[in-house]
Amino acid sequence: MKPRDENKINEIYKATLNLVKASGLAGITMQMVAKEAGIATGTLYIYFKNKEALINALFDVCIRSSASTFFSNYDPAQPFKIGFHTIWLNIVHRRVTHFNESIFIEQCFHSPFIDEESKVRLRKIFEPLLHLIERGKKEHLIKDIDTTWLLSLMVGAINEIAKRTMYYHIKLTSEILEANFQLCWDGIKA
Amino acid sequence: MKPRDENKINEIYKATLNLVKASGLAGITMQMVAKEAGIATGTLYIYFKNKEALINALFDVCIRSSASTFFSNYDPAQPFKIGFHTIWLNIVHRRVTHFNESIFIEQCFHSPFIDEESKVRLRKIFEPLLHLIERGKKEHLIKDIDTTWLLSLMVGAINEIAKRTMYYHIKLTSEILEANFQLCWDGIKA
Amino acid sequence: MKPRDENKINEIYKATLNLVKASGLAGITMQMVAKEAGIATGTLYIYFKNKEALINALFDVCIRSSASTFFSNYDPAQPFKIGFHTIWLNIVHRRVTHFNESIFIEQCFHSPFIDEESKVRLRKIFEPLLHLIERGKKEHLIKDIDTTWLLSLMVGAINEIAKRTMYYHIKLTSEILEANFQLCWDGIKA
Amino acid sequence: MKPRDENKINEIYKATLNLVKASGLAGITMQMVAKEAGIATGTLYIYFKNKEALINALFDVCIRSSASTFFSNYDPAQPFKIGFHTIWLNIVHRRVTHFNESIFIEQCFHSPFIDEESKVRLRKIFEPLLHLIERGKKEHLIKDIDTTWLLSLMVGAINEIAKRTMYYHIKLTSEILEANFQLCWDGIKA
DNA sequence: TATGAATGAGATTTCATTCAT
DNA sequence: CATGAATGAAATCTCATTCAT
Repeated sequence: MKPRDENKINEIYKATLNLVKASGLAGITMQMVAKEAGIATGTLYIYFKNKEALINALFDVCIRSSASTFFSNYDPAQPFKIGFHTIWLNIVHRRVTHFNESIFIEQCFHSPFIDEESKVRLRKIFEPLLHLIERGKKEHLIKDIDTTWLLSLMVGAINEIAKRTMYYHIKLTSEILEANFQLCWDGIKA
Repeated sequence: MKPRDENKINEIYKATLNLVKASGLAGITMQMVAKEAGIATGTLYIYFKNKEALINALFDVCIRSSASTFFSNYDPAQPFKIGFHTIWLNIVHRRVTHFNESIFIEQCFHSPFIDEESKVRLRKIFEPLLHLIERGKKEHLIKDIDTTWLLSLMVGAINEIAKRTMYYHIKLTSEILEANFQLCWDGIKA
Repeated sequence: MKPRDENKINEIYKATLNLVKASGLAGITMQMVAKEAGIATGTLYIYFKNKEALINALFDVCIRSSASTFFSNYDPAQPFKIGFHTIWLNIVHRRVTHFNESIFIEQCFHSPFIDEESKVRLRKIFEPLLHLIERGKKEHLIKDIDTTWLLSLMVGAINEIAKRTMYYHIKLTSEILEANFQLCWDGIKA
Repeated sequence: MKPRDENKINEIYKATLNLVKASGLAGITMQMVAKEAGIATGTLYIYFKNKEALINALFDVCIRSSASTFFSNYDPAQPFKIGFHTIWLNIVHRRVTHFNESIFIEQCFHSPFIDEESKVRLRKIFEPLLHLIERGKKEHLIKDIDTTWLLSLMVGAINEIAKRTMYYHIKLTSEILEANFQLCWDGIKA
């Protein structure tokens, strides 16, 4: 008996992300995914019931692993700005090193595959950041406006930074990173 | 192959945008577009050579009409901040009132339909803004860092503002708008 | 506009019946049906949502048209034996002239396509015959045993007569028919 | 390619018959058969070259074991009616206790799996009954019409009796059996 | 020009069969 | 022998495009 290769699932995920980056959700077929993953088309269906299941499972994995990196090294006990800086850097780093994933999530958000529930789950992963921002407001370190707009500035800018970094093949030095963080910080600080 | 009935073409565009918002580029078929536009499938092909041509033409139209609104009421002769504020507001307004269009452009960017040339054209529409920002840097009004990052903050935040506004059905009052502008301005100002 | 060809549905039905007779429900594919009907595979799906829908619709049609012929020229006002003879002949005639149909119904009965409801509907078409037999029992013309067994003899024998007629290419003369009716009649008569 | 484990082969046969009864020849897959038989898919191919071989082998087994039961306790030396009654009962009994088998044979008869030769073999198993009926005709005990029609009445009715018994979950008492035999006998007797 | 039925290539999915363990 | 994952050919089904009306 050949044991069910758990690693194969990762190959499939990787293949899907690559292909979606290259030509969007609209541009992938199960054959392409299989070929890119180095397996037969039928094998795909051993691991995923159908295309929708594959996309959904991958979406879930992306959310989960994103979430875990966003808050790595983040300690709520630290001063606000330290924590905020850590998370800011983590998200930028994730977006850039997993650019595929970012594109995939963005594409999924307007697709026939992802249900409302998954979208809600995506929003939930930012909750610790939300709490941190609330704290920052309480400590009068950042502006007292609705958190959603503070997040808009932060997350929106990060997404755009990642895109430009990737599209224009920019090397993100720590100077650039810090300059960008400064932009964000100056925007939100009280 | 592209006759007069300009009105019908607009119906087709509108239908496409609606459907792409609802289920993404991956989720639309020519039949769906025709039905949504209230015409027969065959009629679609009187106005557009094929699906790719429709998507590309619409992409072009979106870019063009976006561009025209982005800089309406903008007068390069005015003081920097006035001009910047005008454009900022214009873009936010466009993104929110033409949310469909934003989603469509975003989806197209990673799709098998849009060629490199069109992507370049999309970037070009921001050129007047680019020049303005360069001017702002010269006038020492805004930070002296690479323009791309200043744009990241502005454009990224605006995109996110629009999404949150639409997803959470927020009514954008002028207070909210000004607060958001302030965030952006504080971020980029020298 | 090309109007939806109602006749095409009949071609599809005919093709399906022919193929099922030749190689059973297990032996048909949608491609085969399309080819036999002289249309493209995709066209099949204009008229029927999927394979199951085609089989079910055809099953229904078979039941309905069978039922209508079984009782043609049957007048409940006539003497029992006349009526019984009419129906007997009608069923034999139908089974032989529409042998495809008989095979199809038989195959469908044990298939993944037909639901319980349709099976019940099939049984219902014999109801007028059931009533006639009840009457025969009341008139003491036929044996007073459960109607189901009287029907078994009649219907079972007819099915077998049709099969043998078709398999052995027998020409059913009126002598043969009457001899067979006599067998049945002698069996059930009081 | 057909080793000893006779017991496993029987499990496979049993599984196939059960599944065919439940959803017809059109509804079974090798995976389903394996699962139902409690073995792995690959194991199926140790015992049978392929699907066709399995179906054919089972068809053969069904024919053989049917044949052996049809004439058990039948002694050609006995009076005609005794012999006929014995065989009639045997067939009814077999059809009811091995209903799966009956369905399977019926389904196979119109399928891409069974060749003409096997069909002939199926017909051959009734030969002793055929001879008995010829004898009955010579002894002027039954009607002098073509044997095929006398068989039609007998076999057709039996098939139908079995179906109704199984579909309606009827308990076949000896009264019911004898009543049914009487129907058949009255039909064919001279 | 407008229609929508028809087409058939191609996408999704299934499944008989093979094969590595 | 036994397993069940892997395969890929073939089945089901979809959809961009054409065409008869």
